[in-house]
Amino acid sequence: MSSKVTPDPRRSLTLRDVSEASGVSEMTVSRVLRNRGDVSETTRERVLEAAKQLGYVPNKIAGALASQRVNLVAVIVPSLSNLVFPEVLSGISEELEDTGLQPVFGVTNYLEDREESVLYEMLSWRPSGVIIAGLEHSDASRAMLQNAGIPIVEIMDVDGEPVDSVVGISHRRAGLEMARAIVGAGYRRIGFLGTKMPHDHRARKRMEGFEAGLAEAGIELADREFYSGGSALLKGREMTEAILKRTPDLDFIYYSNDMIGAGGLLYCLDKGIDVPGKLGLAGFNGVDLLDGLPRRLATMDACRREIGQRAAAIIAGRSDTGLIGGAHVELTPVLQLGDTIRSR
Amino acid sequence: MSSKVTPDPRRSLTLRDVSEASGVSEMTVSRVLRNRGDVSETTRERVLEAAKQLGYVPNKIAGALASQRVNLVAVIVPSLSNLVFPEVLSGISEELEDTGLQPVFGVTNYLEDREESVLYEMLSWRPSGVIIAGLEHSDASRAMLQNAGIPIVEIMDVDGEPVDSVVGISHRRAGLEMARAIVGAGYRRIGFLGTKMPHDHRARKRMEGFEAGLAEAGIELADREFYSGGSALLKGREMTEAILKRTPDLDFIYYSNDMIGAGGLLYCLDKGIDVPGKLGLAGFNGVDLLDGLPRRLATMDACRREIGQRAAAIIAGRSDTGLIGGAHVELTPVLQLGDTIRSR
DNA sequence: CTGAAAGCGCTAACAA
DNA sequence: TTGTTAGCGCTTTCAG
Repeated sequence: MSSKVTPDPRRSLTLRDVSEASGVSEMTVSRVLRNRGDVSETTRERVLEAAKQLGYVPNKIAGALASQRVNLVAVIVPSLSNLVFPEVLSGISEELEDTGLQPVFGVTNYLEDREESVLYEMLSWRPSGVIIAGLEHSDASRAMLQNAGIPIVEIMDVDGEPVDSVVGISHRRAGLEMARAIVGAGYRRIGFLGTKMPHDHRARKRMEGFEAGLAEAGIELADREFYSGGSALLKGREMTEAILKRTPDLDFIYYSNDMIGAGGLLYCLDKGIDVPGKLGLAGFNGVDLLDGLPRRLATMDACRREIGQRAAAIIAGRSDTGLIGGAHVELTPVLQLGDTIRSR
Repeated sequence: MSSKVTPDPRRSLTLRDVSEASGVSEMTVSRVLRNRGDVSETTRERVLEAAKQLGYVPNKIAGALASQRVNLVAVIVPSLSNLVFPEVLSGISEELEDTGLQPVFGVTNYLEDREESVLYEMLSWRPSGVIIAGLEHSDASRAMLQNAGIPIVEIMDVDGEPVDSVVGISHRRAGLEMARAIVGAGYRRIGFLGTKMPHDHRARKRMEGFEAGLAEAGIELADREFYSGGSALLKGREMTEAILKRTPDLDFIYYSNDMIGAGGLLYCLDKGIDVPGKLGLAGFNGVDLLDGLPRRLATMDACRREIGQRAAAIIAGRSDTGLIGGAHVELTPVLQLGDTIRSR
């Protein structure tokens, strides 16, 4: 049995352990491990060898406290099951890959309270920046963002007043343009199917823009219906059936997302409804999924991945210079007519 | 102009600032903010008021360093676009909600190198536990996990040797049972359609189990095809077409996931192929999406959410006691025959 | 119930 | 090229 002094077996290794094992000062070990300053090749190798041998993993907590620098970027989104957000996150990850910055994800479930506590929690780790979905936040959240002293990028939406930078699309405009295209194609009895979520501001703005677009042509929404929870595809089917039963003379349905739109499309094909002749359909997002459907649903690309990339690039750029200052990036979603709007 | 001494305007607030603003020692402020020890109601209120007034956000970096405790749980998954993982993450978030622990997510893109660096990065923040997908890791990763001195839970899969705890299903068995069900239903010319990802070990194990199940009846896979990237639904269509063209007498196709299975199903319905009479189909995962399809694809539930919950519960339990010790939880996926396997 | 002192493990700044 | 010193902002511990 060894009689060595073993302080606390579960304590993890420190720079000091590596220092002792390699016979080099802690400071030099630190320099080697961070590739900083000039270190002779011999020492470097000795240190690296010792660190590897011991299985040393640096303690970023101590490092961050000492250097007052944290390589974390807080990313806050409302949901992961929406399919849209994972893509945004991918864009962020990708862009941050070689910047030395690390994204940390938080989810709010579309709840302002959750957003507040997730934000608070994340800010308490003093990240280098925050990327947060949406422009609507509680007063407390806005205050936290404002006082954080780090670059903030609000994403997805540009219809409103950002705290700092913003990258997104105008959902009002997206709804508006879809309405114009639909009216332009000659549809007149138009219904809307969407999510009930009171805090999905973007879906709300799309609907408002959509109604404004219809109003230009003197048209009002003929019917509308909202859902929450469950399989979106199935909901799309069910709601389409319900709304058509209630308002049989509809000649168009605008869905607040592609998933329910796809459900609606499948329903119509099942029932042998003439799409887009008798009934036109459109969704929103431009998700991959649509490529595999029997017919291409009309939609509008939400530029999800690019939004993530641009937002990450802003943070990465700012974190170099320490500068803060609102960048305003509005991307333009492209209308894809697909096969579910007649061409007139 | 004010002549006050303003140290660094961008430096964030410290306990000291709150201490000065409230006229109470830093120590007492700290106690109030952590709800620790006895503090008189008056002091408590004064401190809380001052903290709120200033907009103080505690510095967890310093707190963690001093207390040697970090309320973070590292969660490492291969992908977010798979639909499966967001559900696991939801399960984890939900379970951790009121434990004071916070999940932090990392994504590896099915790359061992990425896994290694993400793991290293996360361990350097000294989390309270690690939840990581899969049992296959590089030697370096295994070593890191082993030496971390914190509870580790490997999830999704139980076919192999865990480092510490494990929560998942047996993918071999899942494949095996699906094979038995298919053979039992009288199918004989069976094909497999899957992902090419060399590092998707679970898909591989399912296929191996599947082949073993067929072998019991003296059957070999009649054909197989692999894909990577792109819209899974579309790939499912294309690959189904391709494999049926190449091997027209197939009477069953087993897909490595529900998405491509759904694509295949839509293809068959389009082409008027008699499902499940002439051709049977089955997928894997039991995703929500299937509920909205014109016909219910046979599948097997992967218990995604529950896996997340159980894994999180293990970490939460361990972090109280500081104990480490392998828990072994094997969940049993349920075969759902749906409408795409004939009942014989 | 409250405060003072001593670090946590690392890095900035300076000295050798 | 390397080492020394002094904290980073908080919590632990112990003393009032």
